[in-house]
Amino acid sequence: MRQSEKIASTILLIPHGKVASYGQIADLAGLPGRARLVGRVLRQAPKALKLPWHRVLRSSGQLAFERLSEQARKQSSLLQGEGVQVNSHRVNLQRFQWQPSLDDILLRLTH
DNA sequence: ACAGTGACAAGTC
DNA sequence: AGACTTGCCACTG
Repeated sequence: MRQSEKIASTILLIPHGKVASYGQIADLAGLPGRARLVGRVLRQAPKALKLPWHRVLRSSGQLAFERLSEQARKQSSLLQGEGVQVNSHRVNLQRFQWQPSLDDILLRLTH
């Protein structure tokens, strides 16, 4: 399995109403330290994969896109649409960060 | 071959 | 809080 596939399948596990950081996704995909690769995969991923790209944020909780950008507005809108509050370009990770369950981890090991 | 560029992150000051 | 540095490495010209 290629790196990009590991990353994509991990992103697909982020639950509705929760968010994850780039570094967190890289770690869960078994690629620690490769946060930038996550960003690249999201940029290049075919739309058909339907990745929940809006649920991936920076480790600070900030959106990765520039403030006021079209994409940032879209991302905020999608997040708020599923109950994730976005205050001035940022999400409170204490409340909304995905905490993978043991089942989520085991699922990855057996696939 | 090589240098610049990222949807990043952690450390330092 | 913010700016800057270093590590990361696939991709591009």
